[in-house]
Amino acid sequence: MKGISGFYRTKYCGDVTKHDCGKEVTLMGWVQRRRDLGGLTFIDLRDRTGICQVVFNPEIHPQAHASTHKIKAEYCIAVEGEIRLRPKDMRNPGMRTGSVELLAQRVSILNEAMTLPFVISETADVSDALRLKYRYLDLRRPSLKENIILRHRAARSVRQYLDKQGFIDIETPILTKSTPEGARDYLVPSRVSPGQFYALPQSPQLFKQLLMIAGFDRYYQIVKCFRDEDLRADRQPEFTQIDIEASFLSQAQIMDISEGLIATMFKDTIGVELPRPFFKMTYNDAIRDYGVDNPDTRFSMKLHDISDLVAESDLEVFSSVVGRGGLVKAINVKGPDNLKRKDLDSLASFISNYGAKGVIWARATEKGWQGSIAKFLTHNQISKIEERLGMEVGDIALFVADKKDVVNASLGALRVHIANKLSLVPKDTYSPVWISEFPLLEWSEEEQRLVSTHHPFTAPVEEDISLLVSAPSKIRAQAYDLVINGQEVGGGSIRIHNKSLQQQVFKVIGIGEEEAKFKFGFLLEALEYGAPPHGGIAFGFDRLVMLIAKAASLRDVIAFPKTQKAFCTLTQAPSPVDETQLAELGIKVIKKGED
RNA sequence: GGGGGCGUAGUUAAGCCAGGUUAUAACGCCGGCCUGUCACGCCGGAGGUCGCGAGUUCAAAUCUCGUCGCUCCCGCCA
Repeated sequence: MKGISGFYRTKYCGDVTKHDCGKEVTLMGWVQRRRDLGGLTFIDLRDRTGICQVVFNPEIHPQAHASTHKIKAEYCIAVEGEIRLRPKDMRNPGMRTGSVELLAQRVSILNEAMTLPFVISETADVSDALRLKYRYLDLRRPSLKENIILRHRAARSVRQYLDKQGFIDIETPILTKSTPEGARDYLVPSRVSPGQFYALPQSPQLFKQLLMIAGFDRYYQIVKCFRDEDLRADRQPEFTQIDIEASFLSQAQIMDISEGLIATMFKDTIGVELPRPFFKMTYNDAIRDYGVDNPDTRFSMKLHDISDLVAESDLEVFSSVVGRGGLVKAINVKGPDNLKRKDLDSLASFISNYGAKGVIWARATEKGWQGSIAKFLTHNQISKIEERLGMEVGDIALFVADKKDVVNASLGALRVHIANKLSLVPKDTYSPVWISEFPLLEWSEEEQRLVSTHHPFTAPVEEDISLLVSAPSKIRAQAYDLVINGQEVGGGSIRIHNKSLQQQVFKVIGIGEEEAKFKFGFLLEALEYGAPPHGGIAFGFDRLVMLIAKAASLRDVIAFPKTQKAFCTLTQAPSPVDETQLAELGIKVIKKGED
């Protein structure tokens, strides 16, 4: 077989060890750095595995040495030579291959490189826009490259585990039907049927249920999903799910298999043993203690409801809120030495994001409470609040009084904000927790109707089914989320496998018989052909990788991510298309301001 | 849809609050010297639509308005 320019790669740069000393090897890679000492020249050669130092000595191999004068950073080269131990004092303990080097005999420049728009370095702080435009260069950076390789290992672990558990990998369509519930769809126009549209799947939800009815029993897929909603650091318009569905299993059994999956993945990729079984918490308890349904349980600082203690107090801001049916809740910040008066004042603007009007603070001192509210509360009230919050001298209590949802959202966010600010969040710990017993339905102010919290195929808790008519908003769902370190990483439910129950649920959320038939007729019909009891779960694969990679953004674990405007800086997508393409599809573009 | 942050040589930043001569530094780049470097060192040099557009002013990187891009958050995301 012919090699590249007469060179045959025999080893990766990062794999060179002292056991290779004396061996002839050929490395191929990129020039990380050239150090020209006039006579001796060193080149750090990098490939996907790591870096190996190559030394060029003009007295031993003059021709190879001469060619280094043309070689610059990020040139792609091949080097043949002998691995040898470095002289004793010249070893670099900070480098994996630092005890050896390649003495170059023969070199070939496989390709030159222009001067790069930025240096390939972990320390160089380059703007995201530039990084994304030259993503293929940024991916040469070891840490980003490692994230992508870690992602591969995570996917491999998932596949191995699910295969062992008897799950079958089945592909589902990408061109599918728009669903009315949930996120905005990405639409794909049909040329064959002008004026008609496919939608890209928000998840393979309906197909995996049909696979259960088909009898596949245990299905999984690592699959792309699409949602046309605004982006966040932990949200991309296209993202990857580990999608799972199984028949004849209870909620507890599905949760158990899921725990095994996640624990195995953490073990296989980063060697972390997650304690099993995972903690479990109901939705109501999560909201009560943490204000949110994705609590970060790595630290405490729980929310405490003190409405009953201040309802009758002289403090108008508290008593009036309780009088109107609102809540007063508080967190206790333990001995916050580095929380200054200025920091406390800045909390108000943080909390205003969540609709709260303000946050009130009080510091416990030897002589009683410090802070504006102290004079409005009796000794008895103060000591009761201190008792409930577990306050000691030096602690600061933060209070928010408002409508229930506002209090929970704002104080819940404040809890995390403060913990980060005061470094109360333990590093290198993973704290998984299941959240269950979500409400099946919730009131949508925007649509003025009840909507599904999860999705409309979620089964109610059995003893709550009778509430469908009398008090639908009180029904608990057989739905569950997995939260790790405050990140929702997965969620699922037991599905309705009975047509009449499904129809009742549609009715309650205002989907009429005609509409249901038009949109989900195939599923309703399928449920009548011996559909087995089934349920499943979907994990946000990108978010899981983000957690194990300790990445700050999803962009750091996706090879080619989009910007916050859902724009692909590399390909410049989305972009306009030819008039002829539009004509074929029967589409006319209305420019902004023309309509 | 709303709120915050950022935008100055190839890159990262300083200068902006308080307008005023040639916009400063580091890294990178180019040239020279250097045989044990590993962020090599030393000497010299080039490099700028201060995101874009308008306005205020004798004078704008600096002040005002608009706009574009990146980013964080709220809404939204079953």
